[in-house]
Amino acid sequence: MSNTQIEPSVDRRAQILDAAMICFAKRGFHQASMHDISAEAGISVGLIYRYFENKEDVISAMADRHKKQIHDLLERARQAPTLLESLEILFTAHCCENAPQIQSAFVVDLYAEASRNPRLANLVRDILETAMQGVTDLIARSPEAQHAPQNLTPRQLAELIFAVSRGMLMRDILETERDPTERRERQLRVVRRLWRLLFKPETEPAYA
Amino acid sequence: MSNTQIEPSVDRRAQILDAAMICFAKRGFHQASMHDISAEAGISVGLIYRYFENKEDVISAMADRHKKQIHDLLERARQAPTLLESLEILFTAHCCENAPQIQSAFVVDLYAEASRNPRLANLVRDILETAMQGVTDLIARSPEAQHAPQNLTPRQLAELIFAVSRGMLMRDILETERDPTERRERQLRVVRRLWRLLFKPETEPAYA
DNA sequence: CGAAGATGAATGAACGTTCATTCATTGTCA
DNA sequence: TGACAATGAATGAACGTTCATTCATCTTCG
Repeated sequence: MSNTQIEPSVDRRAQILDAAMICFAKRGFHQASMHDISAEAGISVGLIYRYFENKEDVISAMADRHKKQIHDLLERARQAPTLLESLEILFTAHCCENAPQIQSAFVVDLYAEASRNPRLANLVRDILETAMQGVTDLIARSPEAQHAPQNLTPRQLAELIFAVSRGMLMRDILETERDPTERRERQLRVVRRLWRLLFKPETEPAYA
Repeated sequence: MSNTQIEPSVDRRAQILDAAMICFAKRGFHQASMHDISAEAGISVGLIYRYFENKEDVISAMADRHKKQIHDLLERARQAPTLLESLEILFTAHCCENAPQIQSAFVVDLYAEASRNPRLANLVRDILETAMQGVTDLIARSPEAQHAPQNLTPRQLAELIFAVSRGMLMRDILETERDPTERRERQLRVVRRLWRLLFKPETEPAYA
């Protein structure tokens, strides 16, 4: 029963961050209390302060971890055989990764917080820039992208793709949709539509 | 100096909401205190409670007001002579309306809050649906939209446009850009690019 | 006068943070 | 080996602060 015996030194930081993620998604950064987090993690309040300086430190540690997750995601996207598949990976990550639909709420909270916290804003900007550059390269290398319409540069295409991705993420928040797979499907429909629009050389069927 | 003398019966509710908007954008819904708001409005704390039941009531009154503003915006967009101009109006509203760049932060906060408050989520969904329907109609009526690529329906086009719009709004938050007009320019470049992509019948110049 | 508008000190709950204390584990040494 | 010392992870009550909300009081004005 006790995981202390099985795992001699649980990764407390990760445990706390997992709990914090749940609490933050459920109540928001500033409404979730340290007591909520400690209860969710099944530890005492004081212990959190052994691993984190204060609440803000917990928040930025979560942002750091998010950065690493995005990095991994980008790596996975890079290894997909086609650009479309890369985009599918990037677009659907937040609705089926470890967490269910918690991610979306967290990311929007992160941006909201970034609008007031310059340190966090820098971090988020940094994450975004890395990811954007990654996708830009992905596009530049892709054979599919050679006939992009309107002479859009890879960078411009990436910007557009990210804008849509963020926009869909916000939309996701409003959906109290039952199934996670349903979210995923909706998300996929949008990526594919966008991909066709950006990279498929105008294959309009005959009628109208 | 005092506007109480100039205006015999100030619209207190509006005055409080204006102050709240500034405070919420500056500190967020839950970090902005009622004292902050009263100070910003130049009135006492207690007076707020004469016009609003509680803090949550202030927040949802702001959402209601936002709904009306979106309504007006849509009306203005409807009266533009071309679809492109309508879209330009819709895309740039949040960076040059009454408030400077406060709007973006407020809207992202609103979504973040909606992810936890079902009442607010319904309101935001409702606003979005109305606006979306308005733009869908705008597109359906527009002659420019007749040669949309990939047989996208007006609704699908509107969804895409709104996704990009929301995405740009989030991006706006990360920009500590100096000039409001600069924001506006960047925003306009994106709308136009999107418009060309969605509605301009592939006018690729000769080379490449 | 009296009703409505407006004030801000008072209240109590909730919060982030601290720290004296506990106690299972590990190390030491005869 | 077994008794004892040392460690530091973990606890949770307590502290000082902040906050939303209330209300007794004062002002304004017809």
